[in-house]
Amino acid sequence: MKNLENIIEPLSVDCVIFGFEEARLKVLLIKRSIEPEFGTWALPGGFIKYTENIEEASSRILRERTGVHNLYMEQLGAFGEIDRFPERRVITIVYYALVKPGQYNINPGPDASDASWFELNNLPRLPFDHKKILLAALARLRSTVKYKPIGFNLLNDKFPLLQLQELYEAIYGIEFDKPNFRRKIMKMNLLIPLDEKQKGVPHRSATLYKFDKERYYKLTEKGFVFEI
Amino acid sequence: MKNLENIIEPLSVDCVIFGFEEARLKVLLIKRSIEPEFGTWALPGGFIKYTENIEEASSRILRERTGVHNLYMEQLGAFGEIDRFPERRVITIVYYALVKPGQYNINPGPDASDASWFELNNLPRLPFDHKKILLAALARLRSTVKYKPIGFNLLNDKFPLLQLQELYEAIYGIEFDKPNFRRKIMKMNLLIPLDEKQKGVPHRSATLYKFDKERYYKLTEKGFVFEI
DNA sequence: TCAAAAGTGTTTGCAATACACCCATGC
DNA sequence: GCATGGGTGTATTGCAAACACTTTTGA
Repeated sequence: MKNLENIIEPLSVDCVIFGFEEARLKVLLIKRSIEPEFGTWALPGGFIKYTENIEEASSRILRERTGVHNLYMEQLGAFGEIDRFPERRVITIVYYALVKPGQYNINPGPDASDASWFELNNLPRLPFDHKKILLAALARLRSTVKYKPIGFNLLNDKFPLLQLQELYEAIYGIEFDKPNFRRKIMKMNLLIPLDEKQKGVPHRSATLYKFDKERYYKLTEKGFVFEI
Repeated sequence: MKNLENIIEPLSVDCVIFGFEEARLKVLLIKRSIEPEFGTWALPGGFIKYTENIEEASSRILRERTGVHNLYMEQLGAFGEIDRFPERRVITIVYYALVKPGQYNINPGPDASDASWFELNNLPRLPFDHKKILLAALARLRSTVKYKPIGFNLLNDKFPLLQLQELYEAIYGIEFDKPNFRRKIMKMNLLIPLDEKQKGVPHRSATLYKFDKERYYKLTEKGFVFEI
């Protein structure tokens, strides 16, 4: 087993982390602190250890590089063009993750010199095939969010309805009619209205809601299909 | 580079091949001709060479193991539980493929002793995590077929409408109303009626149709969304 | 009292559903 | 002539879209 340490590692993990701030969908990038592409903004990534699952590797790397933990994460797939990485062949397995606004206070780990949110229409140059990966993750997010209630992982636990609407508007890039959106969502019976109201807003304060996970799982078993 | 040959290969590719025969959705399995699990029915798979892309590896393995080539193929994702393969850690990248009835005449390659179609509710015991992989591929097929016209890759180029309906019924496991299904499909304007009719059937022969790829791509650019 | 967002009501038209029905053909 | 699937017609219902409207609150 000693020899294993000499093996040139051909497998990495990269993460596309989405966040929702100021009514915009954003991506978290880190400034690379290792070669190649030292100093470039890139997707957080790293190599898989022989003793961990891919999911574990992905969580670990996210934690080490950005300080974020305990978030929603899903595999996007493997990217393996022969020349995607310079010098040697590295296949990468990509995960995309969703973080809530409060969940992340910029706090890069020791392996990254800096981390920052970027708007999707204002991305820096990305190294390797990271742009392609990022766009694939975005496409996956868009198609998944339509029929699975994963969008709630981008909002705080308590949120007003308009924020949910703005989230979907940001992801799809289109606008919804407020009354109709409201009715559509409420008819699903997946939101629990709280006794709490919005605070500190310069207008009538909205009721806060909470996503009802248990009810969603029960309904799903009965054939219910979430769709926005 | 000589040393590369001594590296214990940690990366494999497996394929889930779907077919549609006798109005049933089926999976193509091969009888393994190598250890471990010699002689067991399993998903066709193999190791990736250092000089090929993952897609290329997948196509090559399919061709070598089953004789099928030039089919619709899409990546499902990577499976990497530490103990999914005995003795050593092998991460596998899985593709699912769709073949047309005429495209495959059972003709296993040199590395497989036998290949055969299996119905989904009558599967043999599968080795490793192949059952889990197969079910994941099935779930992916079901969710993808809903909003992308990939189902046509399971039918001959020319097909009667009822066959298309039976395909969707087999995939979803539900029945559709014939007139309504017909109208829904026809309204999309994606099928070209041919001058040809069904032959050798003991009843009125149906018009054959052909999927209009070009029109689909054009419509897609304009925001059209296929949905069944 | 005004701006801004919360929240309700109502009309309209299209599309999914359900089902009745006639047509063509081989046996 | 009957079984089998091919193919059409139509009433009903529900829901999405569009938009007019009232309510509440902070500045």
